Amino acid sequence: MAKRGPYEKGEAKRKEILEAALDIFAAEGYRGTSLRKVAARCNISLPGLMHYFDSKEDLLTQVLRMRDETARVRQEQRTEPDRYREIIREGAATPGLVELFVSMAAAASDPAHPAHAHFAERYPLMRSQVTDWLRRRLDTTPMRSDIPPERLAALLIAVVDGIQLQWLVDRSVDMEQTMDDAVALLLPPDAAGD
Amino acid sequence: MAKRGPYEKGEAKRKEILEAALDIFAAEGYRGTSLRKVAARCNISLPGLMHYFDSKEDLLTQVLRMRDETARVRQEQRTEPDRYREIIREGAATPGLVELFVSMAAAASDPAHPAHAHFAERYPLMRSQVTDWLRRRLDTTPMRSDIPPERLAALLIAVVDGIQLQWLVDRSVDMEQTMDDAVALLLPPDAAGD
DNA sequence: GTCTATACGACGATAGAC
DNA sequence: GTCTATCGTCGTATAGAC
Repeated sequence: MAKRGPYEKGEAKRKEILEAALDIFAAEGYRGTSLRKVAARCNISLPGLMHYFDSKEDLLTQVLRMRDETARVRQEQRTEPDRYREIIREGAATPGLVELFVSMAAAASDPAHPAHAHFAERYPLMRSQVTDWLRRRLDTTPMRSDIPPERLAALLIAVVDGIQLQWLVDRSVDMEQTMDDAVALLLPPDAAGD
Repeated sequence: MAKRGPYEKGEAKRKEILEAALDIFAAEGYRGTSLRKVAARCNISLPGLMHYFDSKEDLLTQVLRMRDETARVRQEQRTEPDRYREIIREGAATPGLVELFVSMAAAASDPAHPAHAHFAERYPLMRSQVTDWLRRRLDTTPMRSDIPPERLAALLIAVVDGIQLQWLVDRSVDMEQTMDDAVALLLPPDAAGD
């Protein structure tokens, strides 16, 4: 087909840059990581890197997108009940990426920011996924309140993001415990926490 | 006494800088606001500004500190029940400052960051305040779960921060509604939401 | 298409004169 | 206490080799 020869190498380099950027941001955080450092890691010049990405924020956006995608794929082949625990556990292992996520989300509040579209799509999508999960639970287990699933979904996602922010600056908080508490509040007193 | 003459003017200028910085960050957000712009607003040069603050992050830390202090004072002279609503409502009025708060919290995860100490003190303090509030409620109104107040406090603070982050990037979420839902989950079904 | 070299403007920060 | 001058680094833009 068409995509042969020269394209192959380019795509490989592009992937290499994305993974190097992920590594460096995970290790050294959002601040203090320059494009020149990422380029050097890939044995390439800065403009060489810019050939693949329009801007620094474009690179960061695509790093987050890749991250989301691999996380999503891994989630799909997992048993239902404790999805959120996995998210939390991964976050706890990579504080640099949690910081990257939070920093980008804040910066993306500007509609002109390259990552704005990404987050603007991400949250409604996440809310609808969590809503579906809650609805399915609702069929078997009665909920403890009459708050509609849509609103509970926004609430649960807020807990995940909020406890991560709290944990970033104060590692003594127990993210997993907090999420378990949040889920327990939704269920009847006798329901086992799964 | 000692604090006279030269000191007086310095303190006034210092205050002026802090308030100008608050204004500009509130209006133009964390990104795209330079110290030169703040200095210009105060009819001063950049090094003139740097005489009062060690670094940009030092300035931002003190802006947040001042913000926290004025908010704290205003909260104290307010009737008990709906404190959190006021916090949310203020946030909704000043997205630039919410963005500043979130960005700083993320950056302050680095122990070497000037704002690290501020946040590291702030969260335990907030948790103990919310814990006290929950304990006082517990005396009159029975709670809906047996989760200890300390853990519920961390959870509630996570909801506040998390829903603000979600709102930053997707203004369609209703922060006040979410907080009301969170509080409602703690109370028995018949308790009116105050 | 892939990449290097070079340069630009703006940033935060510092040194030293007044 | 405030300035001018300057530094090193950042993200970005362009010209052009292969």
